[in-house]
Amino acid sequence: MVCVNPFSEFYTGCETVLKDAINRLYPDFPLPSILLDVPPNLEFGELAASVCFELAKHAKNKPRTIAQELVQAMDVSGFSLIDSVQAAGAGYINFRANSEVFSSLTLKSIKELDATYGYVKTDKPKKILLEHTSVNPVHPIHIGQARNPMLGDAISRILKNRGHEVSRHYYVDDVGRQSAVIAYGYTKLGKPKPEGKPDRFIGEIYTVTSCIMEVKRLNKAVKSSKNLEAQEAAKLHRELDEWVSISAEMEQRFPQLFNKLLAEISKDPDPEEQVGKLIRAYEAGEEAAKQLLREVCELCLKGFRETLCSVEISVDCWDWESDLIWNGDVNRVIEQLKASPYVFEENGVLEFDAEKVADDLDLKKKLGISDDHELTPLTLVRADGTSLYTTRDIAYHLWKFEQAERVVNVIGMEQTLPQLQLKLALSALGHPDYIANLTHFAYSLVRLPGYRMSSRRGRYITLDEVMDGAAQRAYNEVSKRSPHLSDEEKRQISVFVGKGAVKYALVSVDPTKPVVFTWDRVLDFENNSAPYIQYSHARARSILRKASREPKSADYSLLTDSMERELVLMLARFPEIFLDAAENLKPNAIADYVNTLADKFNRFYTKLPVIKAESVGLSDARLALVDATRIVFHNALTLLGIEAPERM
RNA sequence: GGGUCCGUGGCCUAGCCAGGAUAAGGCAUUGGACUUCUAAUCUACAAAAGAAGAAAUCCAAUGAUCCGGGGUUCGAAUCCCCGCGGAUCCGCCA
Repeated sequence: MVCVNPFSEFYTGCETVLKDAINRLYPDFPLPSILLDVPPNLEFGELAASVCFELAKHAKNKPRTIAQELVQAMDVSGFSLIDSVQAAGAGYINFRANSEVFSSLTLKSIKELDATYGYVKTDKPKKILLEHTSVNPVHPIHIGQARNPMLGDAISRILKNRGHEVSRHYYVDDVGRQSAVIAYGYTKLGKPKPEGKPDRFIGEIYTVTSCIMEVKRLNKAVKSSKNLEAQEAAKLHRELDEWVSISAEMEQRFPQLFNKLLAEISKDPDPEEQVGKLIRAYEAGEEAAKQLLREVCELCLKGFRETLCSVEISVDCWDWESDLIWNGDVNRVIEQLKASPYVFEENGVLEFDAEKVADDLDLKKKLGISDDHELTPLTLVRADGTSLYTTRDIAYHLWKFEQAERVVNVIGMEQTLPQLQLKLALSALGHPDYIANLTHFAYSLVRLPGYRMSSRRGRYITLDEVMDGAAQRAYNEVSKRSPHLSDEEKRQISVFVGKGAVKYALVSVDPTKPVVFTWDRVLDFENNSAPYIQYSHARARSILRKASREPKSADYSLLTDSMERELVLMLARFPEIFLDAAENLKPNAIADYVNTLADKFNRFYTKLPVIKAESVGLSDARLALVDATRIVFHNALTLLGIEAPERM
């Protein structure tokens, strides 16, 4: 017999028995939705109920007495998975699984389902559009943002294995000042061929160009600041000071690039105007601007593709923001919104009244906002007639919902408000149902100790640097721990170890928690890290290799040691963990689970001999246990995009 | 000023949505499990002590006002209220 979710099988059995007993003894008692929990300790069995404390109030009796009564009234004879039920503590009811039946069901199911074990399929498969990464193409992906692709990729793997059809989208934000600044600097340099990685090259041009322009702008502002108030003038001076010092730093870091750009830009009477012109020309779809801007963005994206490829993350579709302007989508959205009662004009600017929409359609509760919180209006169109980022995002999301039933956006937490305004705008356009189907998967950006990464200031550690560092560090570790391996083998191992370590470090922490980047955090090779889990998997593999036989005469009734029972329980619970991770988008739950599994497995491994067990029946049963563990390691790591190695 | 998120041993994290038994892991610190060597005629064995070395492993010790204060409850890290600290947003930026 094969069971997709062995733990749930056991759970439902216990639940049925318990419900039946309660219904008979206390027919008026309203049952809580969750009756059973995994107790803190295996001594208390595999499942426990604390419902008797509730019942005590209802029945005006001691919880312990009620527990005893209920246990008396229960009939478990029809449930082979349940070994025994006991009243315990002050009034708990503990269910113990029948080792033999439970182990055999779990291990056989895993063996049978193999690479699909745990991936419980949904009965409502959906088309899901997942947007992730979407780093602006103006500098390399830095470690501050690196949580995004890792989380996005894990979510996509999880949802796919849940049975959904997922397409992964990258929103290329090419409209606006940043890309124009690069294009401007790039032209001034004479459109050189990039040396080294192209995104790095673009990042340098961006930082240096914008820095030079900023100093020039502030200089001008200071000169004409005589009739400003003292406070304002002092603020300008402070800003100028900061940018002058950044500029000195840039000159030192990139002397050639800096001096060439400085010389060229200085010839220009009004660089700001040039950049402004470029922005307008690009939005208008003028051929020359189009070619130039796309060329610059493509260069950067080429670098991104390399980076993403190096961590084995791929994207199905690259959506350009500019396309939404050129094909008229953005204008259509503006017209539609204008026709709604939620848009007003103020000083020549078109504003969207988020507050009114929320009130009229009664959406505040639905969005989790308190009634007295007043929402700020959103500017849709500038006085000069150009659109803003969120306006274009509305058009983008209308398009997204033509492609898919559900949309998930992996976007930083700081964009909570625009994401909310977006939902309101979609409702105003007649799609209140999109609110439930649009998920903003928010995460905190990774910070450096003491300050935030800033691309304008050139202050960031790139993901590439971190990956290189990880591979190097992994190589050193491998050499230290396994000096007998050939250099080729060491390199091979250090590649997947390095990648795994970084991915795990970024995915394993609750995404809403702020994380401060330190090399130690990311390059952890001790317990509670991907290498530890990978090693555990390799260890399981190695036992199976040494045994080199099929466990045909396994006697599951012999798996009675608490180590074994805990391990079986862990394995049986994987589908449940997967479901939670998939339904609530919690990739970190998988990371946490697989680490705990490694703990239990290693404890089992050192304590109990597998190949040299006392009897063949026991040895085979343990072998089956090791094999099942190996499969679950593999399946869990796969969800996180981490390789499960044969040996290391 | 207002909104949102976060606050768990010295450090990092899980648990919080759906309240339940002793707050669970990791790092760091301390000790232990392993191997090798060590006095003289040789060989074998055992023990103790000392020294050196190894480990993507395990065991143990140590260590917590679950940010503070109230409240709800038989029971609060978890729910509610009031504070405190940190992050972030409140642009005709993206």
